[in-house]
Amino acid sequence: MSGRTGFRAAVEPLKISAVDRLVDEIRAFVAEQGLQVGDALPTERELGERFQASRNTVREALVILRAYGLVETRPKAGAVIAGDHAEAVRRVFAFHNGVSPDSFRDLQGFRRIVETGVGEHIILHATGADFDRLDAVNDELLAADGVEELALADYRFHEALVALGGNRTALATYRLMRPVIVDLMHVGKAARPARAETHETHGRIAAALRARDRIAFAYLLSRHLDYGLQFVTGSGPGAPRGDPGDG
Amino acid sequence: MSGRTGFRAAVEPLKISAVDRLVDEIRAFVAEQGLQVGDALPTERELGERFQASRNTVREALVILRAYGLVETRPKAGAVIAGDHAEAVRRVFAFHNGVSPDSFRDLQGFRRIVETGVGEHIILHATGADFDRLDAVNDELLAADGVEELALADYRFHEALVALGGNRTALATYRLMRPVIVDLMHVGKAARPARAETHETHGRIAAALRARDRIAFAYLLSRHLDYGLQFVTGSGPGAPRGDPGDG
DNA sequence: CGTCGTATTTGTTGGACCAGATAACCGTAG
DNA sequence: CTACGGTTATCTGGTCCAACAAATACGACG
Repeated sequence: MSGRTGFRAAVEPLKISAVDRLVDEIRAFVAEQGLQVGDALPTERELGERFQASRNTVREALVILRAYGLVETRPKAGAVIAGDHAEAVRRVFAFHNGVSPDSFRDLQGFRRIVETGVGEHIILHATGADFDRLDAVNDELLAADGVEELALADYRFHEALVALGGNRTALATYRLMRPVIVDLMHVGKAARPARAETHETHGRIAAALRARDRIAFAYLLSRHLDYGLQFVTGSGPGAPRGDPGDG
Repeated sequence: MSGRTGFRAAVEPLKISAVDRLVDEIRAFVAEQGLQVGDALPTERELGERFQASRNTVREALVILRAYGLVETRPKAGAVIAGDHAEAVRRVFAFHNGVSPDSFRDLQGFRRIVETGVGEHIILHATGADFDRLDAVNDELLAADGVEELALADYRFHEALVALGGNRTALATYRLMRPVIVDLMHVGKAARPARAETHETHGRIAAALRARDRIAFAYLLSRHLDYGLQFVTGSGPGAPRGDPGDG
């Protein structure tokens, strides 16, 4: 592992900073020592001595490692290997919470792709217990109070749907987008709570899956996802920061 | 914007470190000053003076900001606001490059979901010029030399396919997984180059799209994605580091 | 077994120096 | 006088050092 270590653009000449070097070395150290989740790293001074770097440099490297979710640090306890890497990715993703209005349609389109895609798997493989659980998650929506909780409950149903799909990558991706999805739902819910309505639509979607009716499922899901469009279309011009498709 | 700032788990008591405080303050500063991509931040010393923090603390905060892709720093040039947030997410994603063998099927399943999903859009909306470009990308595969280039060219065809889908989120997600996808392709190519074979299969997939034949497209794509399975199945026991589904 | 000190470790600060780049300055040629 | 090339001053990030504060793990001790 750790074949590609160069994070800097390939064009940049060999100008590896001491911090970046330390990041790689500490990573290699963790790997070759076979450190598992929960194991502790050497102290900062010790790392500095081992890799011939100042404690400040070690600290900056540890800051990066922490930002990347490899380690967690607590005073005195030191740095320990952390699990839950997805959380780090999600944090970075959530960090840029710019939900431009025009991206709503885009995101919903992606959700349609993923959810209809996993729907195929659900129709083929899900059991009755799975559907019961899906209904149970949906029912939690009725107990949700306030816009925030409502949006979260709404999201949870869809996440449960994706989870039933049995594809970890799809689920991870969906979770990755949670902040953005919830944010968008937040807008919709604020405009029109519609708790009972959402609950019923979810129920019909689940019922279509239970009936193995993929046509109805796709239709209901699409309509459900498009529903919120009325609250955002025409709300404003394009996004101010359209990312210029990177190279 | 910047409503939710708490990245730390909600359970953790209010124990904000000076560095984290600085991260938030600098972010707020960028927002309220309306700094755009390319604009420069104040110098480290100036930031330290403005926010009452040591330069070392400022540096640690800037390291985090850099890890999160908000800024880029170059010696002397200082820190400038960076675009291309997706790059930061991708970096973090690539950082944990644990490509466990058993995840191959999972990833391919996700790719199938995304690529068949965008295929629907392509069939409905793509023009002849779009298909020509897709073929052109595919032809680049013939010029690829070596396993590395081959894997990359293979990836590029699929990325071009997703790009034709017209969904930025799907494309961004696909790019996010590029390192993992290319890594897996790398394994496959090393076992069996099959350049001409891959090129022909891609060509048939593109032809199916051009003919608006969604059945053929789905079939060819599925078979293409499943193709590499023979090289990894039974190659070894489960992944050494299966992430324990985060909460 | 519980309590308390103490030593160790991280968190934070201030300062120092270096390498590199930019800007200001100056002398000279036209 | 102006334009240009070279030199110097200065500024900035990168790295390091020393020190103190705060938190806590660990062992001594009652």
